[in-house]
Amino acid sequence: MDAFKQLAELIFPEIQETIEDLEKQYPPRSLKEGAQVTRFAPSPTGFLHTGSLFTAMVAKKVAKDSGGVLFLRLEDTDTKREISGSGEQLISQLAEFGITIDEGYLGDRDIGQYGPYRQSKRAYIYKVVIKYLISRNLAYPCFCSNEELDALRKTQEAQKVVPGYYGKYAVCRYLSPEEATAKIKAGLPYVIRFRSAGDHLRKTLINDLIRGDINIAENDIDIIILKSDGLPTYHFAHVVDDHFMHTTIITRGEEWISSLPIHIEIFNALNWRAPHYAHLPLIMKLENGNKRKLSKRKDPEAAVSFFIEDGYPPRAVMAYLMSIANSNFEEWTEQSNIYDIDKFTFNLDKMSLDGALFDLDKLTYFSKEVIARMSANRLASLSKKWALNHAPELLDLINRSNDYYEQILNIEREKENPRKDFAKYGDIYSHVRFFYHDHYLQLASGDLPFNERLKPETIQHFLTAFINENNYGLDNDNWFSSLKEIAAKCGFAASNKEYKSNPSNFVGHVGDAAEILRISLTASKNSPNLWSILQVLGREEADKRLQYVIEKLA
RNA sequence: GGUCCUAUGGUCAAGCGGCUAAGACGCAACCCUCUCAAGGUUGAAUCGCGGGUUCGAUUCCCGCUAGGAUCACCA
Repeated sequence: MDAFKQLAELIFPEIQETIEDLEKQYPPRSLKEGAQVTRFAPSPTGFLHTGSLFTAMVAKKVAKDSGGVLFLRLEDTDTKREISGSGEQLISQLAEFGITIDEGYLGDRDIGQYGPYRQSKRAYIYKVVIKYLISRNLAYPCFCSNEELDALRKTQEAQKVVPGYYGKYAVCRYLSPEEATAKIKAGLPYVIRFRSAGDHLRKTLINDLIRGDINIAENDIDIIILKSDGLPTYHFAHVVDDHFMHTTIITRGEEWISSLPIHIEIFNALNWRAPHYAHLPLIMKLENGNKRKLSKRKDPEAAVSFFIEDGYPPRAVMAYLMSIANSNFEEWTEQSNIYDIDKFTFNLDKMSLDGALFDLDKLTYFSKEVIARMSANRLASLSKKWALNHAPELLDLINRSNDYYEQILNIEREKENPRKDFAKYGDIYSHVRFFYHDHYLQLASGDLPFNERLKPETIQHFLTAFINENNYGLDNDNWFSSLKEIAAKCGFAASNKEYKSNPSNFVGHVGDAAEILRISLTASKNSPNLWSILQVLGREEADKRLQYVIEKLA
């Protein structure tokens, strides 16, 4: 046995399997021609990030549209940053946005033939590959301490050379197998590094599905592939996993482009065919006039929980994200009149190459459209579900009567151009609470915003007349005509024009009368049309309110 | 700083050698109107700069500039 094999044996005595064994265990997938295998590979380090949702959406569309599969792999090799429970949370948040996974880590279990799907459970697989690399002198143990590495970086910076563990600076790569063996036997801690054969002066062309050919220098850094805790680093784990899991297209953020040479080099060293890569543009945020990557720490909208908490319908969020991914999506929604991304044909070629600024106005627009198109019944049930966890004050109102709540939501809804009051479920409460008597009293307890031009007696007089003469049986148009008549009897001009031509003849105009009614009924100057409100409130409640105002003004 | 990516209105963008340079969001005005939310009409606003190539460049090439990403025993 040669020295490298002995070294490999010394380091991994427990590993008996070979790469060939693994190949047999994870045979190629049988999928139809053109079907793509993609993956979503988050780290369990917190809430789902908006950028991750974007990436997941693209991965899903690429897989689904081609009749392939999307699987989820949990990249939990960084035990220090791991937040327990966040893996499950990721899955459930993904599901809220309509991204369901058909293979891989599903929170409480794994599904699929290519697992385990948690990297922490794949240690033996990585070790099989690393054992092979060491035995071929393609990887080696490194005994440098953090202090030594820091010192190296400092001298490199001082000398203005490219920092990193490479070439002559990679001292442990020159250790003979015997020297390494001796250090290991002496109990020195170590990591395993990949022995790079690259030259950073040599450029290679790498094809990216979105960007085309990218011209990058080869990697020459001896990166760490196995940390001292026995788990691999991302670069290595990704290569091994996507090989054995037979991923065909890797969709990930563009921040990975710079480490692409590393990944390609590892694939090549193992004689494996690299998958295709699609590096997605990042979602950005404007701060002080500069764009920057959306940051989970600084930007509330960076975590998808923001949308969930405020009550943006998931469909609207996905529609917005899709409009960033494929700009023709917007055009498609106008024709199809739906905002369902599952029915849209996504195209990687149409991706923009530049990072898009997150635009809350645009999300608001999509969200209003989506909510306006829901039936009152659906909106009622979705918003109730949301209120259950996020808005106790709204839930209280809904629970008094689902029917009543639904009636309110139905105002000016079933028509060609429905109202668009709500961009999110969180907007509902303030728009509907005046419909509830106790809330109305609260709202009306202060000064009512009547036009100062109108005398209190005029208001009382009109309200009294209205109570006596209003006809609840009329339809909207006829009702308003009758309102005009009532107003006219009380000295209001029938039209604004008429009023303007001779103001001293009138106490006000119909608009004023309508405003009196509106304020008295809703405690606000703005509301949906009066007739609808009266229909929902009913005569008894309406009269109570008007009476309340009459007395209040007395 | 090295390397890579990117560059059309405030934002998202269409455009792929010849166009009055689409469209959407936002903004403004007007119309409609019982207010609001809508809806309708109109409008302001864009090819980063400098060189080439070409009869002709937003479009192709080269510089520059700007912005972004990345340079960990993090992913």
